[in-house]
This record gives sequence, structure tokens and C-alpha cells, in this order.
Amino acid sequence: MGQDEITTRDRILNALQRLLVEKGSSGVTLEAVAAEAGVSKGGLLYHFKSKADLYNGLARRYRLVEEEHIAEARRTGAIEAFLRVSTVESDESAAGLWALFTALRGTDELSAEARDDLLFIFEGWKAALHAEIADPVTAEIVRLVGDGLFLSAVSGVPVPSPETVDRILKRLKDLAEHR
Amino acid sequence: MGQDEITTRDRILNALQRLLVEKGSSGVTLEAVAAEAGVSKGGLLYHFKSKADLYNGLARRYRLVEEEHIAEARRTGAIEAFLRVSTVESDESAAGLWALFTALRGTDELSAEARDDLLFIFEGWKAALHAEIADPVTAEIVRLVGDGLFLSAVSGVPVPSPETVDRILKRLKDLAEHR
DNA sequence: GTTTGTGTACCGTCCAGACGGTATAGTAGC
DNA sequence: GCTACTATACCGTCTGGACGGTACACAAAC
Repeated sequence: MGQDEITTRDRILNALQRLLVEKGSSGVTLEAVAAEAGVSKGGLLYHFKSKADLYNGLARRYRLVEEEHIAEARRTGAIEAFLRVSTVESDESAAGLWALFTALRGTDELSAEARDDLLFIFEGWKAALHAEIADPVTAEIVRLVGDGLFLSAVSGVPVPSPETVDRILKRLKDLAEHR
Repeated sequence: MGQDEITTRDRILNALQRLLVEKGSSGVTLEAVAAEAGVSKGGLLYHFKSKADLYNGLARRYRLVEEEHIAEARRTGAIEAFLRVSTVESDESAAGLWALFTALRGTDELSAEARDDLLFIFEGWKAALHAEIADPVTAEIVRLVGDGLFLSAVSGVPVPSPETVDRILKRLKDLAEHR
């Protein structure tokens, strides 16, 4: 299998993500994921030996991707990167992350492993913000605004307009710099 | 049935809330809720004619309670009330609200009705904050910090210490007043 | 003032379907 | 001959929901 082709494994994880976003965790069955990925049920179970293993795989993939984001943000400016990332509306990946995050609690089909992978993402952003912003109270405010934006963007709660987000970003940058 | 006794209906909703918090939405089955409430399955279905109806009932109850909170907060000061409400860690009602909120999406067993009831709560707080804070950008920042706090408090993401919350509150009040 | 009827508040059982997971036999490509 | 699958059949379990029945309170009707 060539390295420029998408692996079946990734196709399966994409299918899981899509189903999670579109139908929610109750729509995720082994057969549905297999069908969505264009794979037989047996084929799916060849790659992921159980449903929990499937969720673990997706969580792990999110973590690896987000580690990259965070590392880059530490170079280019964490405040702006964080608020931009948190605002992504209608982004499939963000919606998937949220869907996985909410599916995670309340279901014991999610292992502590997956949970830790996802929490790591939040912790990683937190650490990056505190590294960049001297005052810890301001850093926490920025973090909470970002988490609030993420919650809004991805869960149907009213989301501020892009212009408002820009003004919020400017205000927070001011707070972080002088004073 | 005396008016000082708790109704069976409320006992059932309490049971649903408890199960939602402790086991998550996958732990919510008609039989489990009935058992938790000390009612037979048939009895449960007498009060709520389907699982969706059951969720609707809980969402509606949250909305009614929260309308009261918001109305009071408009009298006593929305900023502080909002951030305090959002910080409630290990509060059963808040945890239940969160559990319901996350169970809501991703399952079609939740009607638009229930969804609207919960979104109303977020909208209500938003309106109260904007009524109290002249500058809309500041008002949005306060709202997002609160939503971020709520997300943190209730979902396992790292939560700031109570002292930090106090300092955040003070900082936000300063922002809201002068300038 | 007891028979008759109506509504409310349940209980217990049953069932068709869906689900996770296992198993097995077979196939195409390297 | 091993890897990466497909296809199909099957099992045990659980679930939402439907259903029939029960107990009791209250009210007319006679």
C-alpha cells in the first residue's frame, strides 16, 4: 500500500468522525462505521479490535494533530492562534473533537486512555498560554475565553460575530501586554 | 396527593438526572430510570410516554429553574452571579445540566424542544450580561469566561483555583466599570 | 347508601429489533 | 505464505415500547 494513499485505518477513523458529528454517539455502531468507511465489519474489526479501541484511535489521532498545532502556536503567538482555533465554526475536525469529547463522558465505552488524550489537548493550550502571558490571571482569562468560544462555536450556543471576535482578541492582547 | 410531597414525576426526573451524571446517557434506559426512581417501567411510561418525552421533561425543568436564577441575577448583579453559577463544581444540578446538554446533541432522542429549552438558558445569561455591561465586547468576554468556566468545571478540564476565580472576577468587574 | 362508572396511578410481562462481538471460509496482492 | 481484507452467519444480551391488568379515589344515579 503506497504511502501517498490514505490508509484504511484512517478512512475508518474519518468515518467514525463523520458519524459522530452527523448522528452522534448513538449513531455509531460497528456496522454503521464499517459501511461509512466502505469496509466490511470484519475488516473494521481487523484494524480495531473493539469499539473502545476505535474511539481510542480517534482520540489519539486528535492528540497527535493538536500537539503540532500547539508547538507551532508557541512559535507564532499563542493568544491569536488559540482564539482562532477555538472559533472554527463548521470545521469538521473541530466538530468531531467536540463530538468525541462529549461522547467520552457518560459512556464507559471510552477508556481513560482516550480521555487522557483529549484532556492533554486542553492542558497543552493552557501551558502554551501561561508560557506566553506573564500575568497568570490574564492567561486564565484568555484560556477561558477560548474555551467559551469553543463551546459556543461547536455546540449551538450563540456565537459572537467575527468582528466581535476580532475586537475581543485585540482587547485580550492589550491586557496581556501592558499592565 | 399532598402538595408538600414530592411528586412521582419529580422523583423520576431526579432519577434521570442522577443516572445521567453517574453513568452518562448510555446508562439511561427506561428500566434503569424506573428502578432508580423506585417505580416500575410501566409507571414511568405513564408519566412520560417515551424516552424523548422524559428528556424533554428534564430540560423544561432546568429552564424554569434557570429563568428564576437569571431574573434574580438581573437584580443583584449579573457578572458575579454568572461567574459563580458557572464555577459550581460537583454541584449535582450543574453536572446534570451539562450531562443533559451533551446527551442532547448526537442523539436524536432529544427533540428540538429540549434543545431550545437548554439554549434558552445560555441566551438568557447572555442577555442579562449585555443589559448590565455597557460595552458589548466586555460583555462578550465575561460571557465567554463564564462559559469557559462552566466547561472546565463540569467536564474534567483543569479548573482554576477559587482564588484565581476571585481574581478573574475582580479583573472583569474592573473592565466592565471604568473604561 | 350502595351500585355503577370514570379517571388516575401505577405494575409486570412480552416482543421485535438492534447491537457488540465471534467465527469461519474465502480471496487478491505482494 | 503472509497481510489485508470480504462476506455471511450466528449468539447472547439489552432496549424501547406496547399492552393488559390492578388498585384506589371520587362521583353520580338510583
